[in-house]
Amino acid sequence: MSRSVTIEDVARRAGTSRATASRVLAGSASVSDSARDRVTRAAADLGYVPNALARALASGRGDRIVLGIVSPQPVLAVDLYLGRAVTAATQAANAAGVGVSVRVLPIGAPDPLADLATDRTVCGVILFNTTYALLKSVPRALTGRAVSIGVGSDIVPSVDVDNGGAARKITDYLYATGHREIAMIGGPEWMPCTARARRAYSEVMASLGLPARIVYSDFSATSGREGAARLLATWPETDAIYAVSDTLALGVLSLLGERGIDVPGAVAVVGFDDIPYAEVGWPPLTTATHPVESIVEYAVQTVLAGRPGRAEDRLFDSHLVLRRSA
Amino acid sequence: MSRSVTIEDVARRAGTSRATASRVLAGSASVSDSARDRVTRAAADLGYVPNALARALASGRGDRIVLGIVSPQPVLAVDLYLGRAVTAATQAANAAGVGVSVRVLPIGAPDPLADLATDRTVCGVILFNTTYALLKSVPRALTGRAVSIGVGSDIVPSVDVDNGGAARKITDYLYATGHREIAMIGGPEWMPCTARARRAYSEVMASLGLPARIVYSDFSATSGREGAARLLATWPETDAIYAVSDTLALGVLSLLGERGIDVPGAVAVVGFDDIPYAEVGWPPLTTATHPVESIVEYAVQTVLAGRPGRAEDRLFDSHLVLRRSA
DNA sequence: CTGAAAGCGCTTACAG
DNA sequence: CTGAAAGCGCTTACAG
Repeated sequence: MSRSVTIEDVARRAGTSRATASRVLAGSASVSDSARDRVTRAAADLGYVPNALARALASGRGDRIVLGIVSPQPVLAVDLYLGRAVTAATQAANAAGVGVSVRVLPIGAPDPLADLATDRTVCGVILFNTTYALLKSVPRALTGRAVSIGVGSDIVPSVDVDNGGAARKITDYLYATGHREIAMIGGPEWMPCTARARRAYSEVMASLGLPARIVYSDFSATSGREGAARLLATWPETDAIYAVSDTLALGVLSLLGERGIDVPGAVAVVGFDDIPYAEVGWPPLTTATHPVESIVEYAVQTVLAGRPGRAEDRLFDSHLVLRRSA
Repeated sequence: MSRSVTIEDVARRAGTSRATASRVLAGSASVSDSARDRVTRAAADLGYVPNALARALASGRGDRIVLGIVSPQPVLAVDLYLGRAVTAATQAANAAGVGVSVRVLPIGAPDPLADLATDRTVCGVILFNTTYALLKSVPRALTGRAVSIGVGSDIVPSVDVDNGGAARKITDYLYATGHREIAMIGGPEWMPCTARARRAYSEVMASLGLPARIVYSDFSATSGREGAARLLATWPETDAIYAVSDTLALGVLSLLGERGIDVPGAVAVVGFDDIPYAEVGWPPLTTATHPVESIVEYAVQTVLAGRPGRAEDRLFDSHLVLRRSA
């Protein structure tokens, strides 16, 4: 196994010290044009690839981002969203030369992020589906290197899809297409970011002089089925069901299909996320987009930039995708 | 930011040298019971957590597993399988203290794994959806630290679900339930591991004196729709469609639903993977299981064990899940 | 702008 | 079984 080429080799060939080579290769400080040229060329000639491990150890910057996921155990397997998010985060981080490590946190775990304050191997943390309790456990030392895909705190900025706006658009659309008995499957009650969607829906309904009808669920399609059943049992007059995720909506479709209820004729159905399966469900699901990759990539950049202070909150637009279920 | 506790602190408190502390903490070599006790206790008292970075750099063992995925660009977003596999690999690796890094390889990329031979930051590599060409590009130096979820080579062992066996069970089942015009949507032609399913299906059909009817596809549900359309156009008498993935099968269901074709009455449909959406499709999809997590976890262990020489091939069982589509 | 030197936190021959 | 020492491949004050 041939030895790999180190910065030492590059420096020697460039006729500089290791320090200077490091400066140009890491893009820091100022170096003379001549030195920069020689080092750059030497690195290219040698096919030099920096050892990320050594770099992370020496600089103390760490080499991985912790992905903190609040979640009842099996959620990763049950909804496309988190798998998609983890995959996107992994790719964005890897592209920047750092890794990720996933930490699944049961709801209510005591102080599950405390160790991060002193862990020199981590660049920062990205929270998914977070709760206010988890947010409190983020060490102050991580300010500027922690972001939440979901609700934020005074230390942790929130980077998320504008699901409140999406809820508004969806409710408006259902009203505009003649529905008056619009019910909602609202996701887990413990998940604060779904509360934005529930609030927006309730506000629109109130302004329309219509009653808000919400039922809670988890993330699974099965839970969507159950939610739809509860909705129909409680309010048989329901003529539209809006579920906060496509996975839930697919469950709704499944129940209505089983009962022979016409969609969208008798009951219109709308989801949220625009997952690939939405397009081929039967009938194809009307939904709203969720730019997971953009959001996660932005979060990774923010963490890696590591600016002092809390970054600003950022909301990404969602837009309706009209198909046949509504 | 309080300094984190290092092995130096542990050694001092235990009254041993750093070397001895390292030996007990890393579980290597032999140490006296007394030393072991003192070090263990000191580590516990101090809440010592090894710095994985330093460990990886010093030992030369690397701290990440490369996940090499052969794939036309957007596949990660289109099928649940790879997201599930990447997530599972990330978790299994993290649990062992190493990270992962994802490398998406376009089909036909020239020697895309060559750099791994000298990269001291990687423990090993796991290949997904591999081709024979990619397999050839695995450096010999990685023998024992490379495994393929899919077909293998003389250097790389194959760890996979027994999709040939599954194809046999599925075809048998369709025959046993009275179908004679059984067609298949066979997945991508360039993907050798799907060939096992196609071959098994063909063999069963031949032994039954029935014609094999195969159409190729990619991974997407949309492609499943198209495949079903082609099948019905070519062989209108088709009374059963077996697709090599649930995602494809969901596309088939979508097309049949749109055309008002009764499932399973007129055409039975079977998929493969048993993804969560299979259960709530309409009608719920008959399929066969794919123990992705077990497979990936086994692969990670194998890579991390890093035994000299090529490990043995390993096939994981798949079993039928009967629902309503067949 | 540049170099010599110390240091990041561990592991591992090498002696004993 | 154990310790002193060198080393993994970088970065970064500190002087100059």
